[in-house]
Amino acid sequence: MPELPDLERFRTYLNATALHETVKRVRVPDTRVLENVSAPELDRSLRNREMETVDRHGKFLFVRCQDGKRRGGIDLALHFGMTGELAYYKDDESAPEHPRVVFDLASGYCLAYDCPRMLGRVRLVKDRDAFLRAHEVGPDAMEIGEGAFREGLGRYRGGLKSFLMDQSRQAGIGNVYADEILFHARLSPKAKAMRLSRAEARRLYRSMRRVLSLASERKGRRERFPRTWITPRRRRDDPQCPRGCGSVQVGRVNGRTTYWCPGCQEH
DNA sequence: AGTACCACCTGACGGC
DNA sequence: TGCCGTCAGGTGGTAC
Repeated sequence: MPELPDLERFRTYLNATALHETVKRVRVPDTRVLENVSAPELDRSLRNREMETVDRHGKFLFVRCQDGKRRGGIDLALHFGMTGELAYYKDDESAPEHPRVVFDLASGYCLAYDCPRMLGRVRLVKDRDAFLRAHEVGPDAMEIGEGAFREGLGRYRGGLKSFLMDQSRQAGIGNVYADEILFHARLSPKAKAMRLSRAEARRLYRSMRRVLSLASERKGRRERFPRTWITPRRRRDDPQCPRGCGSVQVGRVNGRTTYWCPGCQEH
């Protein structure tokens, strides 16, 4: 489930592979992932452009595509839904299984946007900030300051889990990392955001930063997460709290599968 | 301003 | 074997 740390992995990956390469052609094996552009338009817009820079904001990846002869660049905006990823390869036999958009590069390599469950989206964006505003995407979760974070919390009438996952407050946190952050902060997913003390709000902010940055370092690979984390307990029968206080609860909070330890996550 | 619920999607998995 | 239901999950729409 691509969340901020996974998006960081994709950013690093693209940086190390297709960056500075020129698009020769864009193929779209499945047009359903295209949002505001047709397949021919996408091809026409990106052909002969160089993938110049790649940035992440929340769960979006923006690839700046530039053409020396044409004025102005354009951003390719990738969202990975729940199962998307990138693949860079030369031979067709190493192609991924569900390529939905494939960028053929001048070097002979391909960059594929692979998205088995089709929940991701590919778009062209002229003005990144306007796009983020239009889609109500707030500051990136690794960029937002403690003050702004606490202010958002104080005004939010719902529970902590839905607050953390609300992309308009801070962008990048999904279902899995929301649980991990709350576990670290020792706060219940159902606790009311507005009711947190200053110290609790600070704890939540620090947990968010610690979890997201360590997870990004570990490339979002769950098998590399510390054993003290709750994420590796997901999808196990009878998951136990890493702090040794007994069974982890599995239930639904705001309609999402939620793992938490009632023993150490108060409220 | 939240929440609840559905739709979009497909692969994996359990039950029969 | 193979069919069916259910689940996973991010986003976005609608009703309340």
